[in-house]
Amino acid sequence: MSKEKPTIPKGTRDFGPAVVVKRNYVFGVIKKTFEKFGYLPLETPAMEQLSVLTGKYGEEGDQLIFKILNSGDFLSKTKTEDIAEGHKHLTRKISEKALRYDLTVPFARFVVMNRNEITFPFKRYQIQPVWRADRPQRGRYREFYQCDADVVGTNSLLCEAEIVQMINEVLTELGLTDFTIKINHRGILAGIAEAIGEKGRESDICVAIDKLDKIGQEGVRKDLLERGISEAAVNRLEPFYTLQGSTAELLDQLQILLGETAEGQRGLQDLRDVWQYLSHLNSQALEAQIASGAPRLLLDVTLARGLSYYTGCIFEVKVNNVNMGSISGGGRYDNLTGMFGLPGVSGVGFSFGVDRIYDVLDELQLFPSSSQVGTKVLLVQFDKASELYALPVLQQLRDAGIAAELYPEPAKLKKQMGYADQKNIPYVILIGSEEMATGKLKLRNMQQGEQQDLTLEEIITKLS
RNA sequence: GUGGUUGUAGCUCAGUCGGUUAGAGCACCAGAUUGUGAUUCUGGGGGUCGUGGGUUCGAGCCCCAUCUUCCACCCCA
Repeated sequence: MSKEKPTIPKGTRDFGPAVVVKRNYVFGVIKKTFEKFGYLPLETPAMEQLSVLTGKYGEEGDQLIFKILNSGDFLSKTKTEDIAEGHKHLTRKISEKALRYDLTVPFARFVVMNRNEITFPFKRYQIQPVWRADRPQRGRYREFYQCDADVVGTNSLLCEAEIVQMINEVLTELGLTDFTIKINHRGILAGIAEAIGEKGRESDICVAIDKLDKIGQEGVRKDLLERGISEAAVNRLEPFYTLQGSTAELLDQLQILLGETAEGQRGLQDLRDVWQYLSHLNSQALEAQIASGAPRLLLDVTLARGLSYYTGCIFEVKVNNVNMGSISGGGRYDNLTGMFGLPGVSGVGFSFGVDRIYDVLDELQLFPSSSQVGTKVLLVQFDKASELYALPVLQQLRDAGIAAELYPEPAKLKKQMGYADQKNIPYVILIGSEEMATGKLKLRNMQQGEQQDLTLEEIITKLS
């Protein structure tokens, strides 16, 4: 026997029964909505070939992939010179598999592998854990669940509009009201880069302006100049930070600023189409406002998002007044399947971060009591005779659909009642010699502390 | 990956300048009460002070390493 205390790896967690029950409630709401919008479930392995994952998330992302050491003699393919060539080179020699980093890339891989069996447009949802070798923080774990819904094989912006609808529906059903769905478009970002005379430098520009709300205009200015963006370009960029007005007004202003650029024009047209779809869908997201009066669905030209495969609309969802990163994000990717040899299949999707949503709901105390399922009634026994008497009663309660359990030994009443109390079981049935003689069982309401003598039929009626 | 922070009973936390046998509340167990939980009263168990080294006559406290937690970067769900 080892004497060391057992631990779990950094950034991972055990979930006790009470937590799992509440997490399942969140999963249930999400699943129901996905299915309502025509998405069907898919599952893929926890591990993928390392080559499938590398290069899809940018350089930063590659470093955050958990690699799996080859089995057996993992050094068999290496030579002493390989070590000298550095860890990147060595990794390819000793690791061929990795834990999935997100659900979108495995999905694209699945689509390519099953292209002949799939009918397009193909809509799937996927609820599985992913792993990232990040440094843990509040709301940031190394193992966490994503709930993805993606559709591939269509360019229609109806999909983008439906993503907004699904986000709005799920979060609303979970009891959240003060949240912002941010939307932007890679074309807008590219258009901005072109319009300020720094075409092709959009990744540097994105990284910088994404931090606008954190480090302010001066901080971004400094950052951009350090990245080698010309001062003239930075000066032309700054008007974009302060665009004001309704979404329609924003689009009009952007039209003037970006209309000449092909990419900007593409982005603006896409966004206009999305808004039009939402408008015809009578989307609540268009009407709802957050506390500050800003619209719930917010066109935010400073929203960037790092995942490198996005090419069209991009989304991010923030719950306001809670110290938590985004709880949902996604976007359109035109060439993900192309990386696996199937070009011309555009996809769009998004993901809910259940772990963060859980933390938010917990903090805001939004878990309804109905989400906490459990035993409805506990049968208390005194001796062998009462145990035998209780067994058919137990079965009849269960047959009636009532969650019931019999305390499995004739422990002291205090202990059995204490068990019911701790498990928050609302009713207890006492079966002693008196009850067995009369057939009237003692039903105790644990919340009110009242009890009455009832037949089993009366109890079933009362508890159903 | 960079810089910082945290760790003492099951939980939340005290613990003075480095000084005798490390405390409290809650929780737990037992009894008051042999057919009644949550409320009341009485008593009880529970600690290698995250782990491993070091300094010191002496370390929960100081130093180093490591693990963990949280925070700021980076990035993200």
